[in-house]
Amino acid sequence: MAQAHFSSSSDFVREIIEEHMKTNRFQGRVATRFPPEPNGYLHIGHAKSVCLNFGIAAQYGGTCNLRMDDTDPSGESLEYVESIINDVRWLGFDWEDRLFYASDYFEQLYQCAVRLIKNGNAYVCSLSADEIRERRGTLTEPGKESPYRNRSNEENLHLFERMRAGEFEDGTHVLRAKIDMASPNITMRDPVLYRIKRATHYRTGGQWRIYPMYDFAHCLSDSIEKITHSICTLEFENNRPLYDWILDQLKLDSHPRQIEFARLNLSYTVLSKRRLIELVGKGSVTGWDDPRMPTIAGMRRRGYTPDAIRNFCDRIGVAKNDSLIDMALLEHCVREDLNERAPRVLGVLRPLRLVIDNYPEDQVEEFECFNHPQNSAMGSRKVPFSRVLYIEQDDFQENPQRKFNRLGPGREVRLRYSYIIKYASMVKDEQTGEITEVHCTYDPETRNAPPPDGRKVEGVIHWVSAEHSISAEARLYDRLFQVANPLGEEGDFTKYLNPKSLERIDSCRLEPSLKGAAPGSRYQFERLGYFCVDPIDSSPGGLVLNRIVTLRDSWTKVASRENK
RNA sequence: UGGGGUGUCGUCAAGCGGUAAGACACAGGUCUUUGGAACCUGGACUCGGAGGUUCGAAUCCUCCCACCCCAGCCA
Repeated sequence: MAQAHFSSSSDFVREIIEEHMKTNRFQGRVATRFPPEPNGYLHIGHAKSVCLNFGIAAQYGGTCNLRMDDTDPSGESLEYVESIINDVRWLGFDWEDRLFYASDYFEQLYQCAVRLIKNGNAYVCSLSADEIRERRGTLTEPGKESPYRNRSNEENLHLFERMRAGEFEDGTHVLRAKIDMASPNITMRDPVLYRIKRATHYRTGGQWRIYPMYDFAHCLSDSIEKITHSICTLEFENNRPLYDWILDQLKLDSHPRQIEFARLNLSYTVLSKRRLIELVGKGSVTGWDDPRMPTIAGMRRRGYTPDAIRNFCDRIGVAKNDSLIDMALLEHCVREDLNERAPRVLGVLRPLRLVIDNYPEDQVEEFECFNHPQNSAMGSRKVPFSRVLYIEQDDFQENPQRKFNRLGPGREVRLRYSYIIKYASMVKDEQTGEITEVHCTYDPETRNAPPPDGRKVEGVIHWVSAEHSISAEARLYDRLFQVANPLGEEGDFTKYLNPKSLERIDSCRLEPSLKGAAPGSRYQFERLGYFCVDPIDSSPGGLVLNRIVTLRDSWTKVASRENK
C-alpha cells in the first residue's frame, strides 16, 4: 500500500480490529473494501468512508479493494464508475489491481442462490410487490407467510431457472429467503434476494434478467474477496443478522465481520446522493462538479486539496453518534493546508481608482514581494507600481466607522510592500454620489521600510497598478444552504438554498504575475482569501478564479458588532 | 407500540471504577508591512434524568426520558 495516512487517534472500529488481532480471528489479516454504487458522484461523506477503509488497511498492513456495488441496473452507469475511480485516486488512495465489480460475481451469486434453494432456505414467491408488503406485518405485528413459501425445492429451482431465462415479466416472481415472518427484525421477514428486471446493465448488458438484492450480493461479494472487516454505515445495523444468516447457511469459510459507523453530516449542506441528484437535476447547481457541491468533484474544482479533506476526515473521528459536523472545521482544514502551500499575490476584487498626486506620471517601480511570509524557500516576485493604482472599495470609508483601520479622509495607510500614502481628496459621481476616485500623496522615505520618524499608520492595504494589472472574473462562493440542517427543517429542503451562494465579479484586477496562471493552481490573495484558477471555465484570455475559502476575518466580526 | 442503535462543553470527540484529553468554534491578550499566520490565556464544579452498588461512578446495576434507523422487488 503506497500511502501511509495513519489516523492519529484510535476509534471503536480499530479497537475491534485490535481485538481480532489479539485473538487471531482472521489469522492477522486485515482486508477492507470501499463499495460505492455507481449511481452518482462521491461526496465528502464517502470520503470519510474511503479514508477509514483505506486508512485501516494501510495501518494494519492489509489491503483495501475498490468495488462497484452495481447490482441494480437502473441509474448505474460508466460515467459514475469513472468519476468514482478518479475521485478515490485523487484523494490519494491506491487499490493496485483490486478494482472489482459485484456484477462480475453474478454467476457465483446465482449458484449460491441455487444452493440456498436446494437446502430449502429460499423459495420463489409469486406474490406481487403490494401483496408482499401487505403480508410483511408492521413494526408491532408479525407478518404472514407467503402462500408460496412451501413450494418444493424442485419447483423453486425450476422457477428460478426460468426467471433467469427471462421467461417472466418484471415483478411477477422474486426469490425470497425462508427465515421468519414473525421476526421482530423486519429485515429477517423472508427478505427478497432476487428480483426480475428486464433492464440493460451498463456492464453485463442483456445477459441477466434477474438481479441480486443488496443484502444477498454484499455479504457474498465480501466473502468472495475474503474481506475481514466489512465497514458500513449505521443504517445497515438491522441488516447484520441477515448478512450473517446468508453466509452461515451457505457455510462459507470466509465470513467477514460487519462493523457499522455513523455517516457524516455536514452543516449547511446535504450529503445524500438522492438529494444531490435532485439539485443537479433541478439545475439548482451547474452540475456534480459545481464548486458549491459537497462532492469530491465539486471540492476539487473549488480548490480544496486532497490533504485538507483527508485531514478533515481524520479529525472528525469515527463513532456511532449521529452528528452534524460544523462546516467551520472543514474550512479550517482547508485554510491550514493552503496557508502553508499557497503563494501570496495581490489582487483587487472591487477596484477603486487611487491616484498618487505627487508620484511622477510615467514612473514605474517594481517591488520585491515575498511569495510566502514565513517560507523564504518559496521565493519572491516583482510587482509593478505606478501613479494610478486600484485599491479595494472596502478599504476606503468617507466617514470611517470606529475601529476601521484603513484609508479615509485625513488618514495614512501603508500600501503593502511599498509606500505609506496620505489621503488628499476624493472624486464623486455627481449623479450617484458614489466615490469614483481617491487622491493621495506618498512618502518617498517609506519605500518598503518603516517611516524614519517611527509614526504609526492606520493599517496596511493591498493594491495593483492600474496600467499593469490584468482583469479577471472572480466567483465568490458561500454556503449552499441558509440553515445548518436543511433536511431537518419543514418542507422541501430546496426552500433553504442560499440565493447568495454564488457571487460573480467580472471586473477584478490582479497583479500581472497571474497572467497565464495554470488551471487548478491556488493562490492566497492577501487579505482576501484563497483562490483557485477554475480548471474548466478559465482560459488564457479570460482568467476565472474560484474563491476556495476566505481568510479568517476578525474585521467583519468587529464591524458587525460596531454596527449594532 | 416491536426490534436495532445513540445520549460527555456551542459542534465533534477521548474516557473502559481512582476523581472530565484534544480539536473546531467562541472570548481575551502578545506579535505582525496580510485585521492572515504564529504564540499565550480562559472557560463542562460536571457527563440525558432519577435512584442504587462502592472508600470512590461519566464508567457497574435498576428504572425513566430524548433522539436516530427498520414495514423498497433501493443501497
